[in-house]
Amino acid sequence: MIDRLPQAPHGATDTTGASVPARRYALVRALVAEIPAGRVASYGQIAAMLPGLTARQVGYALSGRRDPVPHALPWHRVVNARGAVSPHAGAADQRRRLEAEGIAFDRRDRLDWSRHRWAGPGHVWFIARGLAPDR
DNA sequence: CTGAAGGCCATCG
DNA sequence: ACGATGGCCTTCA
Repeated sequence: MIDRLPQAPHGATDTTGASVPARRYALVRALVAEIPAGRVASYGQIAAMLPGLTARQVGYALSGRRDPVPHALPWHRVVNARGAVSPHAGAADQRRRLEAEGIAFDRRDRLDWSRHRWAGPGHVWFIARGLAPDR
């Protein structure tokens, strides 16, 4: 069955009316920071919640960064659309962390979206960030 | 299943 | 300060 992306503030713009320019990576991190332990989101899901972002960019946003405080950001709670940990330098660590949070992977290395998918923050989060759900 | 395209910007020297 | 560099996806054929 596979998941559906949560309905996001589709087509959101910031409160000034302009489409959100280049604070995007920061927004990605801020959003990812909201994911609670035991829940996961896909790159595409995160992207769908922010205006003008693509899944790949979300991956970019979570990569180039050098963590002053390692793992201060729960980046490990973002996986690919298949529900699997994408191959990258910290993949093994990522999977280990997810399993430590009670997330299991099947034989095809995929987790169960129906059990762990994060629904996203409430719209208040977006408002607080200067983002407005479509209207 | 394989492959190819799309096309950003924070970080670092 | 500035240019080069790197890098965790998704969808469609």
